[in-house]
Amino acid sequence: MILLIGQLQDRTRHFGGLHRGIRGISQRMVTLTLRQLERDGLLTHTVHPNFPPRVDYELTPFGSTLLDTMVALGEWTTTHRQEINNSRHCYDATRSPRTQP
Amino acid sequence: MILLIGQLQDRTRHFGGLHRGIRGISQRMVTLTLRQLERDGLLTHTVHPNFPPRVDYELTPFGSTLLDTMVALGEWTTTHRQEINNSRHCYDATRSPRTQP
DNA sequence: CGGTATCCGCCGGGATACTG
DNA sequence: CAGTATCCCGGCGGATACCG
Repeated sequence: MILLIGQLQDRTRHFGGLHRGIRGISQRMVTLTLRQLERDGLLTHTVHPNFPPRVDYELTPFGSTLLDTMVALGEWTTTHRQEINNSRHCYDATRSPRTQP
Repeated sequence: MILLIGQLQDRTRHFGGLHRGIRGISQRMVTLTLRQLERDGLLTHTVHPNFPPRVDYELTPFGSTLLDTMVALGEWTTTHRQEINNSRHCYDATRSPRTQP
């Protein structure tokens, strides 16, 4: 969800692009999450009745008020992921090996 | 979890205080979440072997790097909760009534 | 007080198949 | 392409009981 908002931060996007933009997520979850965000009034969902069907998703002004925070959050995780992983390995190393009596 | 970090933003806290500070959460979840945050290196878990047992939880410097973002996130949700609820009612009102043929 | 252990119901979310 | 509809399983998290 953070990722979805991240993908919409600057421009309007189509469904396929959003789906492809996030690794390891099912189509179902993309739809579901988009619906929730739409319900919360964070983004708009515009259907173009042409063919092939094109659907645009865009952040509302209200949605944009979350952008700064979400982007910051996303950046924090990417910058510190390694540090967190280290900490986890460390933590696990001191506790799990106590499996032997 | 956001709430837990929020509670630790300025000062060291004890288990009971943290538990009482969050409505509708089980003791188990508090412990579990604290363990995860500790594992990630975001906070420290100090046991004082006195009686009655007192256990201190405090954010690490690393944990503090998340503070700004998390606080911002918390503030955003509290400030906009009402607006979101409105949007939801609106959204639901236009769709659910279509239960009748 | 500050946990750990166990049981268990619920639903988040993937896989798959089908519509417009 | 952009969904909706089902099936189904893993694990999140509450309730409860017991330890140091």
